[in-house]
Amino acid sequence: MKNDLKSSSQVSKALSETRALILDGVFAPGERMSEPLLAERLNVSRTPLREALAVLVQEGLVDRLESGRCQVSSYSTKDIIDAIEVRGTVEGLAARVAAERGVPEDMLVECRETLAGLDRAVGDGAVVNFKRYVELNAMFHSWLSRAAGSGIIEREVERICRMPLASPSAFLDGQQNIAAFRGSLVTAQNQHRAIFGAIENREGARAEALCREHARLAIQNLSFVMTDTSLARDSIPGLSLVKE
Amino acid sequence: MKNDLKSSSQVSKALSETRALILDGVFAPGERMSEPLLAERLNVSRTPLREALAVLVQEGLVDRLESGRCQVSSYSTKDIIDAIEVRGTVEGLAARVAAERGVPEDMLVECRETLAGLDRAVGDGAVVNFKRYVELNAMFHSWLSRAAGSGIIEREVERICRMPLASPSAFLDGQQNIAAFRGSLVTAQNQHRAIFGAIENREGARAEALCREHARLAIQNLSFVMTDTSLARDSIPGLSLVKE
DNA sequence: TTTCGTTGAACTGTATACAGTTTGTGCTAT
DNA sequence: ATAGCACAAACTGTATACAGTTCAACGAAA
Repeated sequence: MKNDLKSSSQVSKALSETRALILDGVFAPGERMSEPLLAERLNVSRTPLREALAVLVQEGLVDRLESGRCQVSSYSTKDIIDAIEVRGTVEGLAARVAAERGVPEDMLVECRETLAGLDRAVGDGAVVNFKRYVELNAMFHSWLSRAAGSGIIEREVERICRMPLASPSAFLDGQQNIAAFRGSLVTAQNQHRAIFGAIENREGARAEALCREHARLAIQNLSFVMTDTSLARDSIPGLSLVKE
Repeated sequence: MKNDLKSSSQVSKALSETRALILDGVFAPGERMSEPLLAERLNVSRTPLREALAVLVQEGLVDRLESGRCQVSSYSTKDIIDAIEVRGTVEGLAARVAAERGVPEDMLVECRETLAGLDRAVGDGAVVNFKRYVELNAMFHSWLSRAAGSGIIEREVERICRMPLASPSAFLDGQQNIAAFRGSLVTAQNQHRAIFGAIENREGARAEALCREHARLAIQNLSFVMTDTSLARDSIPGLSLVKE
């Protein structure tokens, strides 16, 4: 993300640590947050903490009450579905524009390498190098956001990905033991290749449609996670924010 | 906007006044902003001003340099085109979802009234009630963002509309004397009716396509404004941020 | 004349103090 | 027992002070 503050500052410390507390479910949705208490907990004064909280409000992890107090946000499953749908739509725009305007050769090369790596990580679907897959998947989606050659589009993709559970990596971590998940990786990687092929061949409408369908795979995974109670739900960051 | 702070606070004062200074071109793009100087100018202390500046950074009106200083953002014409394209895309998503999920009868009634008012404001295209048109146009687009029944989609539409010149009203104010503009209002209002009809008839794909095309009318107006040098350019808020 | 280094002014990041407001608790009156 | 009130603790919004950093202007050396 481009707008990062210096990572050494108290603001970024307060930001990342508070974000982690929320995403890991240490703070429950709806819980009020006291600035003095949280500041003391993080060894930070109120000034940078307040700045961090303002960012978290923008990100949608924190709600601001009329009184000025902050409380941890709460989302419905439908909210998450909508957020993923938005992501698919904006990624689709990125893909279409990339196809229509064309992508420089060196960027195409870069993506081909990522795709080859993803192929190796997926294998035949039985054995999967999960950690590597997660890493390369993030690289592919980052490439996609840049492929349109538009700083504005890139920024909007990145922004929506910061919504809890909307990012392309949201359901990957900690799910390596579920057979259904491993299977979905094969499908996902086929879609990656198809999206790239469409962009390469300047097929804008196809690239866009594929991106949307690709995002719907994430919606499927969400439904799976929400219905299967046997899952270690706290292994997925942000899932604790979902009520209903 | 939902996340407004109490409008009596120093933060919102600093926010709206600084935003106005930038949009009205008092500060030129690229100009550095000194917190102490600006704070004194606005009769506000640095604390609320810094909070306001952080919001403006999020909105994209202000850039933060490595050193921490703030400078007024600068956009290319292409950036604005992309931002409008993003708006059209997300509004298109809203329209499609509204069509697919259906819209409650009372919301349909509400929109029919807005459309009837727009008809009256446009007339036959020769004489136009501009002020009323601007008002009702904003109402139509606000309705559209809510029609999907999704708080997430609504929020994303509103967010992108805050980008300078990306909002549906950006090119309306102060252009009542240009004949070409008056003509485009007839087209725009036809599109409004078509979008509503598609949503009413549950034609999702059509509603989406129409929204995108509707946004492209704004892109046309942007090109017009950028090429026609005889225009009073400072009558359009935010246009001063566009370089190239 | 140009480049580099130095120095001081100005700025940002942070902590903290204080005023006004909200909030929760316990007590009183019904 | 319940509703309402009053009070005290806690919290937010804001101003301000201070330390460390950046920046710009000026002067010296090449």
